[in-house]
Amino acid sequence: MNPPPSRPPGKTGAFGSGAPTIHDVAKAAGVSIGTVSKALNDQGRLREETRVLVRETAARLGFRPNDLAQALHRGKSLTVGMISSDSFGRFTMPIMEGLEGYLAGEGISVFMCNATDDPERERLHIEQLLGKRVDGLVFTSRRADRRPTADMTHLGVPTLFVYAQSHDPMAACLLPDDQQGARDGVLHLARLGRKRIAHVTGPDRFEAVVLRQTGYLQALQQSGIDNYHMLLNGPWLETWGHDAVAQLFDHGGERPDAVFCGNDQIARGVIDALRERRIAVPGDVAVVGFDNWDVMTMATRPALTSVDMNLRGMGKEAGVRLMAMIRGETFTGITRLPCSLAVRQSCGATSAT
Amino acid sequence: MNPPPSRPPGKTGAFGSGAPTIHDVAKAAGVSIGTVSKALNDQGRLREETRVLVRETAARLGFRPNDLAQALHRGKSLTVGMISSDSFGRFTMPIMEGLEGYLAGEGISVFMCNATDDPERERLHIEQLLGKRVDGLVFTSRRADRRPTADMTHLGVPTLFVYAQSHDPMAACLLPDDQQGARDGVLHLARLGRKRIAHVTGPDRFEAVVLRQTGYLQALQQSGIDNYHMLLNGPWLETWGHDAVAQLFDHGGERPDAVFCGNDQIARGVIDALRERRIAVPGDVAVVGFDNWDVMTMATRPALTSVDMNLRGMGKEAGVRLMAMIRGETFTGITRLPCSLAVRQSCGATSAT
DNA sequence: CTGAAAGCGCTAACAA
DNA sequence: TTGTTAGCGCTTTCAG
Repeated sequence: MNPPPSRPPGKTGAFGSGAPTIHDVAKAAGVSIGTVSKALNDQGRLREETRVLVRETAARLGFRPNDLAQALHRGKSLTVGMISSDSFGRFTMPIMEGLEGYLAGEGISVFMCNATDDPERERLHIEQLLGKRVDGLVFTSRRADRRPTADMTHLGVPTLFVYAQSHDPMAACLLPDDQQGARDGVLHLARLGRKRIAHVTGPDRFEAVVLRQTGYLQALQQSGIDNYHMLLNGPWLETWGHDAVAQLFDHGGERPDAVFCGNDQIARGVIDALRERRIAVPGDVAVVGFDNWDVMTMATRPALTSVDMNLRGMGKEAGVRLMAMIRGETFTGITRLPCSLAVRQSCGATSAT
Repeated sequence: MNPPPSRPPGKTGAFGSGAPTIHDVAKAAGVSIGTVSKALNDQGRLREETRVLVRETAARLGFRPNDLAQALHRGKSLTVGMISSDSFGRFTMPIMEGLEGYLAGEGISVFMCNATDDPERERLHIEQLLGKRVDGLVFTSRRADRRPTADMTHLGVPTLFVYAQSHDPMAACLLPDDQQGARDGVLHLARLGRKRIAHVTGPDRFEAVVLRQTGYLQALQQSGIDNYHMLLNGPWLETWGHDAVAQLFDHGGERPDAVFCGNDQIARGVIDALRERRIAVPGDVAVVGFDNWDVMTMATRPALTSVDMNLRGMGKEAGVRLMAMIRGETFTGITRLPCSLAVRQSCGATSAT
């Protein structure tokens, strides 16, 4: 349609391909650059005629305003940076998706950087991003635990930690409400009539693990279950699910009728191990996971009920807040966003209670 | 260390936080801005004394050159865009990691955009990125199949398709060598003495599936196996692995002694189904997967041997080529990068043949 | 060896 | 209603 925007003969434009500038449009339309600017940005009073003429000319030349120049002038780059302290993991992704999706709608682009737990790389990235005059900065890590990195809260740009924490207690921080998520998962089991609910989870040096344990205990109490509780900590692995089942079911004693798991991988191990023992899920034992990771929840038989941290929503919320911060509002401290429960067959009640 | 770079009293700087400009440095050091520029960029002849003075002053003020201004001047933004036509999936991630990691070393930042199979969103993203004057563009999709989107090869900036294809046969394109990968996987099985190797894979509307099938057949031929071949197509799911095993093992007839799978999820289903039938892996049947996805390969028992597409390496190679293209070199057509084989227990030979 | 000034592309305030 | 111009922060000649 448009002819390849080849530069009008004369001086070679700065940018490689020679994109037409506002100057070119002005010349082609036979008006001044001020007029072009007004016509294109719907400002000032202009004869409709001129406005149309300019618009058409601009379209014909394939003119696209140079955001760099605009940014330089306005002092806003319409750009933010996101730095993942860990590789782009399974948790970072949906956050990124939510963030980017929201910001794209606001005309903001996102620089994505990966620091892989290397403070030096991280420093470099920050340096680069500040050089590019990003309007805001988002830090993410794999697990929602304290970041090892030194303080970076006074970078001069609005900064937000998402699924990550800062050393600075005043830093704005978005986290899932692990405690509430766990509580809801366990309450669901209790409401279905389960009386002996075990909790098989990760290492308790993770804050998330501690919070989920607290939620688990709260739910038991809240449900009037005071004669049974069982907490097992181990690695975040399927094999740990297997081992935990061995501990729970192979040694006589009172067996649980439900297992609430710290993540979906453990839950998968638990379900597989139960099947090997011909213990019916959810008939004999109900299972609930955490993360709602489709790869796992769809693969277990039966499909896995799981707590969802709504990471995409968290990413979007991060975008909303970052924009607010850029506009001058100020956020501080930790905000926890609610988890929800994705109910499937493994807990014995697909449709409500 | 550095005092928060508060603007020297006087006019308020453009960018929110009021980062010091080269002007501020010049004033503070009592020299001209030309001198500052030279001192900071090691250009022209300058008295060592002045150079040091300027440097110190700049450091003291926390001066960081404004890349936007620099970009405007040089006509290079030191920025590239990456657009994923699908959500940020498991395949996009390592590519992104490789690309970003390499480009960060070159001082280039990467805009990450997600178009989620929505052509309109994609158009918007391209528009935005071109407005930001990215020096290059990378397109990615989830599966290495033809993109539905209309031609976008004449955008005026170097464009590269990675793990994705363009309609334009001249477009530069980086893909894994599916055929070679499959061939190597099957050859490995043959070398271990397997004679009846089945291939359980995805739907054959995927080009990758067809290529892998071709590689499979090549390997059989190359190994002198001409009395057995078995091709099964189904969805990319674990459950399909289960079903395929039922087809292969529950109906009498000649049973395979190895299964080469189209991806790791299918492989996992196969291994689980075999175990349920008390068929030993790798004793009775060897299994090889495709993707080398750690979540799967580490979770199967025994651990899964799998073909690795080296996506991170592909991302890095994309970076290398994009840089070359930006410098004026030109690439066209499809380049296929070799796959490797990650050998584990499921094929019966961990340490070499 | 250092300073002054033009210009990258755009916007906004001011003139005409 | 339209044109002119002064910057935004930086690099790069060209004078001094």
